[in-house]
Order: sequence, then structure tokens, then C-alpha cells
Amino acid sequence: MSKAAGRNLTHQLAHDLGNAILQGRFMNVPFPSEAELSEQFSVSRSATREAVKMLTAKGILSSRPRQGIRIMPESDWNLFDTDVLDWILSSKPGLEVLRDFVQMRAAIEPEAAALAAARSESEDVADIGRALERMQAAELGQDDPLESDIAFHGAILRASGNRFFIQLQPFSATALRVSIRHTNRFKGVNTADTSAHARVYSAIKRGKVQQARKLMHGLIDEALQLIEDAMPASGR
Amino acid sequence: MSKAAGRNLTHQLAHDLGNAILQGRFMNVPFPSEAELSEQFSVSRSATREAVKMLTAKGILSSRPRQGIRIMPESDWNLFDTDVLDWILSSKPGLEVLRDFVQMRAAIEPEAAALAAARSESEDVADIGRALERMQAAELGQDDPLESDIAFHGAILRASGNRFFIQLQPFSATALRVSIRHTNRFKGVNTADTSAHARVYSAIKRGKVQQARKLMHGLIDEALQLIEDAMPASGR
DNA sequence: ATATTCGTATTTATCATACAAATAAATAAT
DNA sequence: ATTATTTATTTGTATGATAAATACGAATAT
Repeated sequence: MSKAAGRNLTHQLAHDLGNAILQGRFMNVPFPSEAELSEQFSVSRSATREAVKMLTAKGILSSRPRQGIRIMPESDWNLFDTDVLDWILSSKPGLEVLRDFVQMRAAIEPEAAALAAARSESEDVADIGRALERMQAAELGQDDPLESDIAFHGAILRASGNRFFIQLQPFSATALRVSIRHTNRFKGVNTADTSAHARVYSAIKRGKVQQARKLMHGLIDEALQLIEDAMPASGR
Repeated sequence: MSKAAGRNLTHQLAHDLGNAILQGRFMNVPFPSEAELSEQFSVSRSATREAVKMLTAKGILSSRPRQGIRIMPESDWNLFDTDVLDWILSSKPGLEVLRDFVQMRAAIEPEAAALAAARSESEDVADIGRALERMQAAELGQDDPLESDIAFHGAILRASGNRFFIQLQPFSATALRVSIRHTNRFKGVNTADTSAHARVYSAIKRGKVQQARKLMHGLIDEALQLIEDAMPASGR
């Protein structure tokens, strides 16, 4: 078991199991029983059961008497859960998953930018500006390029004023982290990218709804094109 | 505690607590401790703890020694969790929540339709046609209008071929269920609506990406306009 | 032979109890 | 008034025992 990640044993075990499952370590072996898990991780049955219940709540496991604990089909996993997103990230996802992430962002973020522009008088919009400043600072090596990019897109989701968009912040962040793992060997800090972001912010601040949507769409669609060009044709 | 909803006591308790929380029953009273929950629901501490851990996994609760169990801020709740969506639905959400649902659908579903059109050769597309037939049957009273509508939009999400869109099926279904509760007093079975759906299906089947996106957007945007017109101006 | 019934072993589900650890609040000391 | 210490409360962890569900195989009947 990992050092001292979660706050308590139950959380740690849930985290470790989640990671192991998403890494595919139980693809060929049957999933252990409660008793086996307790023994393998040197944890009480109570803690084991609680960890299993947490993963059950995320749609990853299910358990029935006599049958034991089983991994649910991937289609049941709650992919928008923050923990699950973390486990996806550390499972080193391939281009297909990255494409799915970016296609989703291409649906969400242009609309979020449009909604933000429609509420341009909101205080939330200033956060977008602050994140943009961080991106500009990152160009000079004074901030982290990835983290400031994440902050920018997160700020737009918040500025949408829509609880569902707001909750997609971890999704967007994970998508960006997956992206950079596939693309940052090609380009480092990108001045053109930052100014494209600046144009999005400008449109939002000035309440230009259509323009905000279109600019954000352009931003993400460019990334999507790069990914699809890099993919073998079979995967499309 | 409710009759025999979930498969076991833990699930039942988690379900009942989730419902109670989303109904706002702990707005003014402090959340009970483990011991109090056990006593109030006549359930062992183990089962109580497991239920609390399940809600913790969904971002709804957190617990620390001495401080007890606390309800997390709503921004932490996993709103895309199927159970949470069910609890939202049974909490009789108002127009603000409905608007958030439909804004989200307006982002997701036009893109899903576009992606489905781009894979029009897929077998998944036939499911959309079958759902459309159900909608047409519903016009004649031979099927359920709401369920067939849900099936239609779910089929398009599946046909997108994108795991994230696919997982938004329960979201879309809940959104439609919330919608009908606010709008079906105005209109019953709508022939115009069904033929608009038929045009979306036709565009997808013929691989017309742009058209599929535009038609689906029109479909949802019309619903959104009705909602925003019905809302007091303050909420925009 | 085939299908059905029935028993049995295995695994989770539930309950109870005990002690440890964390920590918020009260109390005492400076 | 501030800080340190004690105390009480609550969750965390472990263990053991019994109940309930059910997959599997054996026995039985058709």
C-alpha cells in the first residue's frame, strides 16, 4: 500500500485499489475477496469493506454474496468523478482517450465561454483575467505554463454561472494534463497560444457571446485536429 | 427508512440519506453523528459507516474525528453521479436548475449528434432510428412519450462513440425528466417535436455533420428559450 | 439422457464490542 | 490576554460471531 496518501486507511485503500483497477491489474486475475484484500493489504475487514463500498459508489465495483467482488464494465464507471479522473491520468491514457477528452472539451468550453460572456458583468470574469496574467507570466518563466492554463479554463467554467459546467473543472484540468503528456515534446511555452487565450478573455469581458464561443472553439479544435492527425485512421 | 429500495441495508441507508440531504433536511440542524444515525435508523454502526463512506465517495459528506460528519458544500457534490441525479430529480428542482440542465444539454448534445453523423456507418446509429420509431408510436398512444424521447437522446450519445458523452446518458435522461415536470402542462404529445427529431436522425444517418449539430442545437435551444422566458429576469 | 430439485459450501451482509487516534472545546497556567 | 494542557467526544481500526444470499454440484425425478 502507498505511503500516507489519503486521510485514513479506508481512503488509502480505496485510492490504491482504484489505481490498480484502472491500471488494468485485474484484467486476467479474478478480483480478490474481502478476506483476501484484508490479508494482502494487512487491513481490517471493516476498512476493506468501506473501501470497496467507496468504489461501489463510483460505479467501479459491485459485490454480492457468494459471487464476491467484481469489477463493473467500464461503461458504468463514473468518469466525471475527481478520483476516477486522477486514476485515469496516472494510468497513462493513450490517444483514443485523449481524443475523447478533447472532443468533450470542444463541446463544453465554447458554450461555457459564451455563457461567461453573457454574464460579463459578473465578478467571476476577473478571475479569467488573473489566470491570463499567470499565463503571460509563464511565458517569462515566472509561473507554471500548465497550471496557469488549467486556471484559465477553470475560471471560464466558473464564470459560466452554471453548476454543471462549474463541476467540470477537474475534467478540464485532467484533459489538459493528459494533453500535455502527448504534445509538450513538440512545443514548449507558446506565445501564439497565449494571445489566442487573451482574445477569448477579451471577447468574454466585452460580452461578445458569439465571438467568445467561436474563439474558444477554434482554440480547442486546433488541438483536436493535431490529435486526430496523429491517430491511425482505424481509430476514427 | 424506505421499504426495500437498494440491494442491502448499506445501500438503502445511503440512498435515504442522499435523498434527505438533497431535500435540504439538514439545512438548519447539524448532521447526526455515526452513533445517532445508527440509533435513528436502527442499523449497526458498520452499515452506517459504509453508507457514510459511499456518500463521501460522491463528494456529499466528509467526516473527521471529534468534528463528526459534515455535509460538503454543494460545489463538491458529484452532480454527474447517477444516484445524485436521481436525488436531484426527487428534490423537485426549480427553474434555475432546469436552466442549468438544458444549458448543459445545449453544449453536449449538438456535438454528440455531430460526432454520431461522423460515424454514420456505425451500427449504433440504427438505435437512434428505433428510438425515433418509438416516439412516433407514442404519438399514437402506443408508447410512452417521455421514455421514447429519453431513448432517442441516449442513443445519440451512445452513437457519438465517445466514452464521456456515452456516460452522460443518465444526465440527459434526468434533464428530460426535470423538463417535463415544468413544461408538460403546456403541451402534451407534440407532432412538431417528433418531426424535428426525425430531421436530426436523417442528418446523422446521411453523415451530415454540420446539419446534425445545427438541428440538434435548434431543438434544445427552443426549450432553453421557453425556460428563460419563464424565469424572472434576476436569475439571468 | 435431461431436467429439476435440493443440499452445501462460500462469500458478503449485519451486528456487537473494544480500543486507538484525532481533535474541538474546556480548563489551567503563564 | 495568551498559551499550554487536559478532557471529552467522535471517528478510525480491529476482531469475532452469526445471518443471509447464492453459485455450484449432487441427488433425484422425469
